[in-house]
Amino acid sequence: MSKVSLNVIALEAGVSKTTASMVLNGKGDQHKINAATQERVKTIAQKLNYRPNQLARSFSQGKTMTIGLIVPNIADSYYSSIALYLEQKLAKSSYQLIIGSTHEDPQKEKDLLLSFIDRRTDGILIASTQKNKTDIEQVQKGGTPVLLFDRHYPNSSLPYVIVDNYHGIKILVDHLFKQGKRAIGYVGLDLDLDAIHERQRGYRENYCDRFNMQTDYIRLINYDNYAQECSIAVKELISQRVSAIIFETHYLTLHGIKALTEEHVRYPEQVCIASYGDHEVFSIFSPYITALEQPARLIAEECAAKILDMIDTKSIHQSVEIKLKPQLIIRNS
Amino acid sequence: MSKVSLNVIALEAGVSKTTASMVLNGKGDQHKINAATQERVKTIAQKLNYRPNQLARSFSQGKTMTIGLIVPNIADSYYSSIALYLEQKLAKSSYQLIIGSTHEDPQKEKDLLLSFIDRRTDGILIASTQKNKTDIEQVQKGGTPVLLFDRHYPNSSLPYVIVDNYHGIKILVDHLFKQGKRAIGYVGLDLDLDAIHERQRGYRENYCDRFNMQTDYIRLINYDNYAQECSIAVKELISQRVSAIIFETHYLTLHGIKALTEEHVRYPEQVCIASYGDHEVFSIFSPYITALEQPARLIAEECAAKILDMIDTKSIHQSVEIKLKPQLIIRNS
DNA sequence: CTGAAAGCGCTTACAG
DNA sequence: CTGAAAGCGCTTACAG
Repeated sequence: MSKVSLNVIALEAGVSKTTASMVLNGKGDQHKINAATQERVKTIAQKLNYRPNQLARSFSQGKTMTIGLIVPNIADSYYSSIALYLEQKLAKSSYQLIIGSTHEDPQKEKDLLLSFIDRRTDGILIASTQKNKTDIEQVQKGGTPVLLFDRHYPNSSLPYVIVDNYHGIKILVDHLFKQGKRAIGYVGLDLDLDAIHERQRGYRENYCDRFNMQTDYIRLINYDNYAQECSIAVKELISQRVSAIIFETHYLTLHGIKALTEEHVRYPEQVCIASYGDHEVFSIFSPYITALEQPARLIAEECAAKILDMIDTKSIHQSVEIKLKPQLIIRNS
Repeated sequence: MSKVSLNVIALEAGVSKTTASMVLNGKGDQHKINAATQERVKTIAQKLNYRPNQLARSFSQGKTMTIGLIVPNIADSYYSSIALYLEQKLAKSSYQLIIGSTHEDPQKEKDLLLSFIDRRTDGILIASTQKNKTDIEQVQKGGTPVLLFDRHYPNSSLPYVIVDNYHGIKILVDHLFKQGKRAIGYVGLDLDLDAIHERQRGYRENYCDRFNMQTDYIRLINYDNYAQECSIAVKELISQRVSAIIFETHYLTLHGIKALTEEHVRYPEQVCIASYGDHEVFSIFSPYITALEQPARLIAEECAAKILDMIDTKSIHQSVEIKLKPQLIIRNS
């Protein structure tokens, strides 16, 4: 490596490492270091192209300027957008993002959590599988700020930033109802996640219960085999003569569309489509798909702000309970 | 934090830190540490739930078990897939991925490079803006293994893993020609990237030159405003009565489709579409789009294998020149 | 205004 | 078979 260290700067400038360190960290004035001395140190550092070893600094200060991000799948457009916005926000405060995908595997999540802790990330952002409540609480107790997003643990004091899933589905149901649709199918995931439960509750209460409608229009499918099962579910609903279908996630919508196309069912003529979760292609392929937009940018910004605040103020147990409103984007479907 | 350190393990077990360290790193046998002693140390470590401070270890060893990934945009499905596969591969060797997006901004790329170096990532993978050749070479000279992917610097000895862009376009042209298409338009980016140049050369040589065809069917648009300009380009080509259009990237294809739809031009009936770069939705919305698949998984696996090899063998200047073949996926467009 | 020294928690030659 | 000690490159109370 042969990197120049603080020591050579100090030697070269004829000062102590202490002085050099202070000056280069902008604490020169604070410590009333001679202006001339400061100048000398800075010049030499510049000339030698000195770059402090962040690793050493982190180790010494116990601060890595690093934030861990755990998501179900970084290749999912929703999570990769969030990662993008997070990175942009955090970069402004010189934090770097470390990323890991769980694929909904609790064990993988645990491993990532441990790895991040071992590396002393200053904070952890996590869209959890929701199977590791105690582990996450443990992390928090260990002194690392943790902020849940997208999915939270209802019976826990863990801070979170989520979207109002229940309300989101209500918006979708209301919209379809207003369009005169009465037989509204629902394709969702058989996953034990709060966000998912909330969406399904939204459908049951705002559709089945409120309007006293059929409850056998609901199909919950397996996450691990969703492409195929989604197709089956859609075909079943079609044979039940639904006039509209709500899809619980953007990728279910995508596969639902594929199924409809294969069956030569036209939307919105024969069946309306509404997607919980938007996707860039929904306004590219005609007919454009009506969708509920999850505010990825907003979520990322809230998360960045909150986690930085928790880190700065060392208020690990800060009570953060943010529920963002999703927004309906009415298109043609 | 109040974490248990090596020291407390050593104290508790009545051995030195040296011994404890060796045992816990699996070097007990190698150093012929008493089996009983080993057992004792391990038991105590387990009981106290000891987790070595990776930061301290990294600092001491000069190895962070971290790899930096620099891409133009992590929200791009192509790069996020690569990130996913990379993470999976690297996790097997206990490496973690740190991610940064450049948005094609050379300055941002430089900043990321410096930040990664300062943090002592063990290696750097980069799909470069191709405006920082000397900086990247500098990194390499500094002793950090660097591996370019997706985009490489033609006149440099920097190792790379790329796709054969020239050949890819040739495949597309040949395919369209075989379909009887003669007036083939091309919508590309006005970016100074080798990969881009190669694609355009592929079009010029295999279409314009080889068949002695028109050269004014080519449109190069601005990256910063591609959505709008792509639409204009497509409309122009349509008015020039092309019978097919090749799009240089998957997102150009997407926006091209949008433009066609707006103009009520039907594909493939009125104009055929071929995309350099596949996208999951190309086989979801009918008509399905014929595309050239960039082997994201393969690229990621090659990159992971090579960079780990460079790290392990400390052969920074290893000559890696891998050119993968893209694959045509014929669909309906 | 500036410096000597301890400390962050590991690893690793070296010695016996 | 095991340990004392140095070292990785910083920061920071403390002293003067």
